[in-house]
Amino acid sequence: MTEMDGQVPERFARAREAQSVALLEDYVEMIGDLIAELGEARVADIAERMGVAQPTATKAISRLKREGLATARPYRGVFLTEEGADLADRVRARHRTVVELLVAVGVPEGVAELDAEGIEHHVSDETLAAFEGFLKSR
Amino acid sequence: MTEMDGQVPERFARAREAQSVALLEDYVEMIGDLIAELGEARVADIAERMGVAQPTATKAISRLKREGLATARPYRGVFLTEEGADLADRVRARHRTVVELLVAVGVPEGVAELDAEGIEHHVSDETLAAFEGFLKSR
DNA sequence: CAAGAAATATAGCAATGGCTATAAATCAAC
DNA sequence: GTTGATTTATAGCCATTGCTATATTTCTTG
Ligand SMILES: [Mn+2]
Ligand SMILES: [Mn+2]
Ligand SMILES: [Mn+2]
Ligand SMILES: [Mn+2]
Repeated sequence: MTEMDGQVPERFARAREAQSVALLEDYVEMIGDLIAELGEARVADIAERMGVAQPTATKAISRLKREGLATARPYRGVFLTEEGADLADRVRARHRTVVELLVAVGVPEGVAELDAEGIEHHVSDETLAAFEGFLKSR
Repeated sequence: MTEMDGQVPERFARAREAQSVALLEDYVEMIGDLIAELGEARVADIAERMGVAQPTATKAISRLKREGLATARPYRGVFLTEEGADLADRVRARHRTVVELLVAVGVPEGVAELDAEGIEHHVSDETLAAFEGFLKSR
């Protein structure tokens, strides 16, 4: 038991908080991808790409709306707010950086893609900056 | 839309699965720490270190018991099964490797400690092996 | 060994994120 | 423009993980 043990609970709390935001980040990034690829994001496509049932996607979209990240008209597609689109861009860039960092330290491409989907949500701005610095300085 | 888009849902599913195991891993590692430090793991200490209310810890311990990772006699301490102790050891080693890897690529020590708490649960065996290889070959 | 204090368990609530079944709306095809 | 197919919304279920309030058990102290 060292003298900085009081920091441990905050560390766990931070990880829990990141976890609660992770789902929002993945949906927003993915909805942005759909709009870029198909011109629109339909509930069915969101559910399929997310690997969940359609009502599960609908419920998640409700949360995105409530948090000001998306809008949706019933029976029409889903759209990102400016805040949602900004978040999507940051999340997408971070995702790519995490994959690149993993590959750079020797993780096989496919494995890097898999692990990055979870890892990305726990990479802070400072860590992201360090990753970018490392990638540049090789 | 590339031709491997069908892999995306499985990627998200994997991240969800890792998330559901994360809490078990953190509790088991932490209970192992308490036993090593104090000779026993009391519910109050588990709750305090986890940063949650005492009934929340009790409920988590119920899940550990149900999954065969821990045992507990009412009003007495919590103990790890052999399986639980093995998991704790693996999780602790992985945690340390993740912190070392982060520091090795330039993440400040304190930030590495914080981010590792969440990242660790999404680091697969292959990625862990790559991290170890990278750390050795510097 | 009897209180009172401390620790633990239990009850019950809320939010989240899954699911299936089904109602309602939209779209397509005739 | 009806009708049948498709898509979306809604209802209602369950498990998980938080919480507070309170009952119960154990520990400590006089
Ligand atoms: Mn992700
Ligand atoms: Mn991602
Ligand atoms: Mn952790
Ligand atoms: Mn850990």
